[in-house]
Amino acid sequence: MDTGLKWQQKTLVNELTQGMELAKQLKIHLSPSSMSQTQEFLVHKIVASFEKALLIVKWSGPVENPQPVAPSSAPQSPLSVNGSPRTVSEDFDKGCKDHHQEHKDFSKKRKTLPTWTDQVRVCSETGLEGPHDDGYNWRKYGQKDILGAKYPRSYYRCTYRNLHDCWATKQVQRSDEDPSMFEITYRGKHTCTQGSHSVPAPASPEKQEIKQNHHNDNNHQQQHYIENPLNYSSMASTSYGCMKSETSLFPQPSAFNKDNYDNLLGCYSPTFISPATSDSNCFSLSPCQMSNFGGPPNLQHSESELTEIISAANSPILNLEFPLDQVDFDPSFPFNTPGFFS
DNA sequence: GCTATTTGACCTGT
DNA sequence: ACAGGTCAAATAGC
Repeated sequence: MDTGLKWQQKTLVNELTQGMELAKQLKIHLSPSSMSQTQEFLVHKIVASFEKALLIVKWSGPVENPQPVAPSSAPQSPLSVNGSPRTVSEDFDKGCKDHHQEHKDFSKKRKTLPTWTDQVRVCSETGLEGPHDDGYNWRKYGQKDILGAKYPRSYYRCTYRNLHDCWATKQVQRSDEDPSMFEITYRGKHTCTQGSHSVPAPASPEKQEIKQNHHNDNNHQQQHYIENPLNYSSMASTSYGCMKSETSLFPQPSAFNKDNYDNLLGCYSPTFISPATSDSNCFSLSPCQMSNFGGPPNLQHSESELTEIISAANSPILNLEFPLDQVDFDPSFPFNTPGFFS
């Protein structure tokens, strides 16, 4: 791509980021107690606008913006995902390792699996705990040092792979430049529904994070996830702020706590817990809510490859970026309604 | 004892 | 040949 354009884009991103940061600082400096809800909301909206702009820039940015993987890697559309071939082959493979043909077939499918990849860049603030869960239960099955990457990549698969023939997997890669950021690549869509419902289950692979973060309020969110399984990619590509971070960053949670957000935005519950790698314990990932933002699933799906940068740490309201865009606040929304911000 | 994680080995694609 | 992805035995935690 044109380096000049790249540079411009970078500059623009920098400027936007700076503006966003300044807005955040302003918010911080404004005494939360003295800030009216309206004022606070406005500040949030300013930040959200910056973040949206950032996203737009990045989206439009041709920079390694990957071609829709869905089409490329899965010509038959991601929606046609079916883990069955692999299920069969893998099980078979387990039992008959010497069946090279079968194994080969299976392996081929690893690459050509009708799956699609979503890359979500999430961020966790070093000090903050990521209370987030993408709504599914993941089980780590591998870790690998990646060439050129400072941090190893962790591989997760759906806990219910065998139980429910769910072949969704995800990879978690810590960012080299910003160790507080994680890039999560989703592969395949969940065919299980239990996963989300069972999040509270003690056996959840995220339990560690849950324990650490003492957060597990993402149940309803998970439901959205489930309700829109086909939008998994879009969900995965959705960026959210860490709700935990948000709430913890908000000095006045009473005014803008998670519930309020949920109410405000309809139904987003952006919290996510991503199974962390051994060295990455918390990051927020909020891949799921996108489908709830009102955008056509397919449209979002096509965007599934977009990599989004989420500065959860710095963007307490990141979850608004899309909501704002697609849902947007109703100007007439009674924010001042007593009790709304309880 | 069960389940999840770790980690070295193995397999596949490039 | 190399790098990435997955498997599976060993290990750890509950």
